[in-house]
Amino acid sequence: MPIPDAAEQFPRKGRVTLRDVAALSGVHASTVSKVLSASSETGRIPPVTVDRVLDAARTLGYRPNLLAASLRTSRSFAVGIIVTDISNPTIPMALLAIEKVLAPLGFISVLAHVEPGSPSLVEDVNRLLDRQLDGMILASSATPDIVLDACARASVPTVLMFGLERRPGLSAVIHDERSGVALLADHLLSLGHRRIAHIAGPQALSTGRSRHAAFLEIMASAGLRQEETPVEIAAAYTREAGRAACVRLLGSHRPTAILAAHDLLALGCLDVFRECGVACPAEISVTGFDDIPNMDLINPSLTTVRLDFEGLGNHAAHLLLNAIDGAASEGDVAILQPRLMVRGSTSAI
Amino acid sequence: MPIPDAAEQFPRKGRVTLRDVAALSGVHASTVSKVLSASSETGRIPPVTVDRVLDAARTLGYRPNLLAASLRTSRSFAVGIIVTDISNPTIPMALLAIEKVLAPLGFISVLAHVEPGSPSLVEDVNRLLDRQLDGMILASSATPDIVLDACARASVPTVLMFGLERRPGLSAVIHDERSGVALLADHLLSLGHRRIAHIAGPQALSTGRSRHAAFLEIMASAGLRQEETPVEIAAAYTREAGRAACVRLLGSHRPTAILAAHDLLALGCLDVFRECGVACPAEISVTGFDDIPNMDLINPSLTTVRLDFEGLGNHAAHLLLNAIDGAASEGDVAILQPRLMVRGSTSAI
DNA sequence: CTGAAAGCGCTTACAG
DNA sequence: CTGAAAGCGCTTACAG
Repeated sequence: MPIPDAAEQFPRKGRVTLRDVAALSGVHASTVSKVLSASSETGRIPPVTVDRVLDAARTLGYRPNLLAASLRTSRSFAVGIIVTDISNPTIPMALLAIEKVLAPLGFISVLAHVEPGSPSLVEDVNRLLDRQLDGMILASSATPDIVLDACARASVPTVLMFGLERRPGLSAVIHDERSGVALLADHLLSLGHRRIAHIAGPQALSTGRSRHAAFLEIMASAGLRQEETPVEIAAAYTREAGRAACVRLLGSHRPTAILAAHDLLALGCLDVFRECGVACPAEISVTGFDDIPNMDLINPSLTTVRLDFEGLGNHAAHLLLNAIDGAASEGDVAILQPRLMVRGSTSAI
Repeated sequence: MPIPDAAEQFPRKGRVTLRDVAALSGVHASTVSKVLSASSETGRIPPVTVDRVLDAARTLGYRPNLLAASLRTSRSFAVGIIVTDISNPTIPMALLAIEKVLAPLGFISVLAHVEPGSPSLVEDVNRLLDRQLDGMILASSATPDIVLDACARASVPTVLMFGLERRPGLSAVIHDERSGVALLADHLLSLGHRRIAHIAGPQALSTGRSRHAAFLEIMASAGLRQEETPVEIAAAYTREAGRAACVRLLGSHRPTAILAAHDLLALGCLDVFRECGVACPAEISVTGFDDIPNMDLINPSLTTVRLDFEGLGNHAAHLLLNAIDGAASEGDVAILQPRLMVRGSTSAI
């Protein structure tokens, strides 16, 4: 006489599984799966069965184990987002935009901070990839090649934000940095400035490099000499680093305008002006970059260039989805245009 | 004659698994597992074997599938972080602090935005929990009970930020909101103000409620009458909502000071003052709450109360770890003290 | 010290 | 239309 399989009748250990639902509804686990997961077979199951299964699932309070499903299907519906500087207030806007696109499709966002210079960088990224992410968004302007290599090795669809690294299959979304610098430079030149300094961002950041390069090129083609257009490099996109760079700059030069590579660097300049009694914009004009929130309220209000971070995140998410579907052409590049915001920190010479 | 199992010798489909490493190193997969995962048995394996396995893993470029490991061990090393308002610049600081604690321990942060009023709220949270998260941090001051219920049902260790809901096993970390309001109120009272208005935050937010309640209580105990201490409720912690609330307030009252429930609400007040030609602080003083970055630079610079968001995230992460280990007493509460920042937007009457 | 087996909870061809 | 089996890639008692 066979021993009745009574144990099968009740959920063990408190966890309700597919089998428990199957047992209660009197069908096989595979049938339950077909009902519950929206597969191609879902349609072919008669309403009676569907109802029985649904009822059982409800009474048991069944919740699927998505880890198990992912293991089976090799689809995790998880994307990794790598950032370095979340304290920069523009990053959260981009993150939010990314999630607005991805979340309704069932994707979760795994946020990972990385120190670009960290010795464990590659291992950190690999640990992340070990979780079988469906895609990766590199939302850092300090993404070293070794990170791109790691993503490529894992053959995970990847989108690069802020930087434009040309690689087969790598999509990228960036602001037109050159055009942003040009907008500001033209504004200052049209106000009559001829001694224009640049406080550059860290050259380890792609935005730092491209804004710097654009500055040099535009000033040269405007016919200004190098002595008229000194450059000081800031250690980070922070107010403090901007302050330090400005102090160094004013130690040896007397520009009539400073084109800073970031709003926070410009704020650092304003700190110096205040401490040293320099009138802004009367004596020195200053411009920012990014247009972080509330810069219209400071004194003087900050002339800057507005970047569309929401658009950036939005595009990145869509490019990633394309890459994941394998549908559209990978290696797409989206370039967003900045917009000049003229405020109080600049004036005619 | 048995067919030789040649297929076992080579990685199939490009994915390198434990078995591939086992095949190459000439040991069983279980041995490979013992070597590679830092288990209790790792120590008992002779160096020769360890080396062979490690070599094989390296030459094959083996990476473990963490999904599979999680399924087996019921530990995902993933924590969910639920936020509503990442555009509020204080949230990212807390997120960063959380990750600084959790990431070195191998945990990833799954970031999920939720709309508190969304009809799909519970389902969204459940979908997240379906991923077998090891813990949950509710970093939103608008966490409805149904979310707490969902976490409790899934019996996942949970930490509540910003709010203080007393539940068995629920840890919480908050700022001392009452003390923050008291700091500001005392400051205004000591400057001689007697007609002090409050622009409250949304009452759906726990911070909105507690600051509001503290305001009423403190004003009453200072002996001020209700007509002297009007309250206007803002629709959100945004500059726009602050502007609107301020307009409504000034339509019927003439306070000498406004205690706003958030810096951004105070900024909205400044907008109104500018538009209406009200001199601040000469005619009306205004105070903020939170001390978002760069508020010393605006004109007038903002008197406010500084909250320690880094500490908040740090504590939340540690409380969560305790709850996950099941070690320490769950249901702990950490309360952080705010700090008054006196600046230019307040003056004697 | 190492191997063989079982199983985490799903899904998916494949039969019937 | 439904069931039985196999398997995703790991880990963990359990033998030997």
